[in-house]
Amino acid sequence: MGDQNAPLLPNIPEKPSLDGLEARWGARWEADGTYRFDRSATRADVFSIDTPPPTVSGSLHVGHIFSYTHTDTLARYQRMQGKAVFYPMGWDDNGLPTERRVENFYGVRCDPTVPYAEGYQPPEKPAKKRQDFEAISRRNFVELCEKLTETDEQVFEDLFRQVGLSVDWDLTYTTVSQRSQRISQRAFLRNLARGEAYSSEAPSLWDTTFQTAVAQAELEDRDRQGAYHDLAFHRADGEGDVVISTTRPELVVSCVALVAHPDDERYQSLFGSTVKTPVFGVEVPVKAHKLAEPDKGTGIAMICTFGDLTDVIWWRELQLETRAVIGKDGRFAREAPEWLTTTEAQAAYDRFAGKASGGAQQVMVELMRETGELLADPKPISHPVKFYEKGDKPLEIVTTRQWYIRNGGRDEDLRAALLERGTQLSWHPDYMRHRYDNWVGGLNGDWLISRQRFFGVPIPLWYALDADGQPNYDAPLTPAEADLPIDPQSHVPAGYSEDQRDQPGGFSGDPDIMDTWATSSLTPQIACGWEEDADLFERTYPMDVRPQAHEIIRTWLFSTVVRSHFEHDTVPWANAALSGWILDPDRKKMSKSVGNVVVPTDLLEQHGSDAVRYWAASARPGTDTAFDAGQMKIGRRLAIKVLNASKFALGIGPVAADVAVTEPIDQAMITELAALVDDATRAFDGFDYARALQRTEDFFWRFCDDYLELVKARAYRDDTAALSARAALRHALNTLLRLFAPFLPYATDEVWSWCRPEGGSLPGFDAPSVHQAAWPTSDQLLDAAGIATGGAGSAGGSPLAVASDVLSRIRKAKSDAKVSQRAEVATVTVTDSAERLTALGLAEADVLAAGSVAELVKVAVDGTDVEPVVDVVLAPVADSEG
RNA sequence: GGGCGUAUGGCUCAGUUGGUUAGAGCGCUGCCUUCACACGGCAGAGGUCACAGGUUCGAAUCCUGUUACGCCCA
Repeated sequence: MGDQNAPLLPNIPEKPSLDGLEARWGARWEADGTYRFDRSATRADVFSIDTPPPTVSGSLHVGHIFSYTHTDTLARYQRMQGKAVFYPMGWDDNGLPTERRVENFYGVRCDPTVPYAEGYQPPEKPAKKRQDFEAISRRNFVELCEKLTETDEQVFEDLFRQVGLSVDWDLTYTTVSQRSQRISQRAFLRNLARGEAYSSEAPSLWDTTFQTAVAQAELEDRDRQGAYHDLAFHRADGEGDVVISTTRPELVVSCVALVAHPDDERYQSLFGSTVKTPVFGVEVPVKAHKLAEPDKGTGIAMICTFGDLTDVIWWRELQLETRAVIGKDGRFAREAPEWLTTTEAQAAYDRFAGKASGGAQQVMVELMRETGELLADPKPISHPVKFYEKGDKPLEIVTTRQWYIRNGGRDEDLRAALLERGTQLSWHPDYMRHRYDNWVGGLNGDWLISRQRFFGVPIPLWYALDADGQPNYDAPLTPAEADLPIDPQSHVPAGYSEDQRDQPGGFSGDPDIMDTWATSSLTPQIACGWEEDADLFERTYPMDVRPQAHEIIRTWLFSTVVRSHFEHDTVPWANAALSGWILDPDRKKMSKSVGNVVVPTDLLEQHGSDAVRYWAASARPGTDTAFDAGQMKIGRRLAIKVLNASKFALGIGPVAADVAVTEPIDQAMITELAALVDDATRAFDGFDYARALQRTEDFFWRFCDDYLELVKARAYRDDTAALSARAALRHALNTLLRLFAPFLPYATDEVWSWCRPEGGSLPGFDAPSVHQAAWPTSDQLLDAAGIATGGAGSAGGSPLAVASDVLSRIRKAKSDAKVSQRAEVATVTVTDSAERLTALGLAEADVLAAGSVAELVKVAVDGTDVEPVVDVVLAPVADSEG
């Protein structure tokens, strides 16, 4: 083919393979800066992604690959659309999960009273039991946290690179870095200055294991065995007993009232009177409140401070006394409380003083059996109990001072404003917006952000101490923003000196840290450089999309909206893209405790990254998906097919850039492809990567099975018809590679590189990488192929469709006859409408060649509702074996 | 109890605003070692689209109700 001015393609391997593509192209993309963010782009030309920072202290699982691949396909699409994609990765190394991992990994625990040890080395062999862990200082503990997260982060980065995420690794951030701490503290101080953050001493849900308060968003109901105990309270007027049923008889000592529904006939006469508690004989009032449930137990309940959240409501609304006895360690106070005035009551209390609630309950039951005030054997029930989602013991309610950020839970105007923010977001899929609405609508308190833990962002405040050493919580001492980040335990507020720390007339640092969500709710501000890099912030914020899992709409998504609402008076992003979960093949949620977790690195090794990506990208947005290795095999087959079909299409022979696609069947293929481009583009614009993939794949298989087979023989020839086929093949290949690039980044870039030999490139392959090529458009495709827009579609069916149909029937005839597909056919008789026969005629030579057919007979029939009939007569076989 | 979602051949799922005989892959069966591909190709069997009503010339698709499963919340 000496007349063709196209380069030879020496890089096409004899036997194309997926093996090793990840390492080769991963290194190449890194070296070439293929995914580097172009900071010179203006906001309109930027697509910015608020990537979820994974908790690096957790283990890798397939869910990581799954949802991050979804985002990556969107990023690659937007990049090909010409956007400067701002795609940072973050690591969430902040907070309790890291603490737990460090404790277990090294066998240590943090004790703030222990002094710092220079050059501390953790135990060689970590202790197995928590109580045997070595106690170390806060500073040593934080150092171990930083050390371990660093290695954990490397493991995650390696995985994400292997998956082929097109993140710009130069933009990586961590949530506990000095910069993140500065941003987090700055945002908090601004909330404080505007009155959006406040501290309050109030009953709070408390986890006794972790010794910290927890927020509403971290609660979890779990069914636990319990028992109803029927207890006798005694009317103060001596007119008999009042029976209540309770699952927590040990709280009788904390009882401050009884309560029944105001309409409950049975207790009308009791309202306003008093009763005496069993065992302790403490006199408490009987109250009416609509939250009392007449159907539950005896319809009258005891109010304790505090057994559950309803007790808190009653306590507040009925203005009851506080008689708290359970401490932060979950144990009953060692000293008998002062409201037990009789020696009998104090003696009874001493029998369970210092016990946890389980033990105390046993003692209380014994006590009441002795006095006869337990009226029946306890009746076992199963009931929901509130737990911290990471905890193992039921939550207690303890009165403590805590910091809150307003979130609409106690303010209807703010709630309405935040609901309005939800409507300003585009949700993908759209129905996910209900979860946001439900959660915001159901909030019953502000957001508790302080945590009594060690590793995290400190609350950046001090409190002045009065002459008695009592802190003034109403006017906290704040640092200057320029001094952030600060640690109030080591830094000193302006106007004080270190020797005044914790001294009367001096100051005291807030001992708490902020909840992880209080920092990760600021990922847009952290990633975009709020108040750190005004130029970057200008170009990237508000961001284009927040991708995340649907179960943290209530936490991460919502809290991010709250912060952005306060700080910037806007939603933090235009779109929220929700991914589903990975389920195991039995459709159960994968979890480590069940032992059904699949290690992602093994998967990538076994199937190849493109194959695993294919599986992930096949799942529709928001849909939970069963883990399916079979789907990965299909993906692998597809990627290999891309390599092989490309090798074939490119190997047939060269064709000049300006050769038009002239043969009707070639034009029909290009026209169909142009429609696919439009379809895939629409799908991607709607964040529906799965549809784009499915449509592209569907076209590609038909392209290989039918079109390639049909034009094969002609394309090998050396005439204008051959050039039409070659031009069509090159356009199709070029377009299909770009359509597949977001899904199969390795295979497609491998093929793309074949088209760019030393010293030149095939027409249409100018971009150095397919990932820097422009997303195709139907107009450009048709124009490049020399096809008039809208002109190639004919009402009678396209030549490609009719020819494919006939070819398929020829195959079936051969298959039925159990002969090779290469077997010769004497005659094919097609009986069909004149219109379709005309279309077939335009592809007749290709059909004859592809089917090894000697003669094609066309029989036209009249009418519009014609059923095509294809008769195939095989040629006699010379060397008959039966 | 409230909200949301799902229900299509043995399995995993498509089905774009309702339109003629409901599609794909896996698995299964048969054939083909055809010069891009055996990590392959071709073909075949297999479904009353959860159930009951309704709207419509026409419903997997729209409406109502029921059932089952899942998730979120109370």
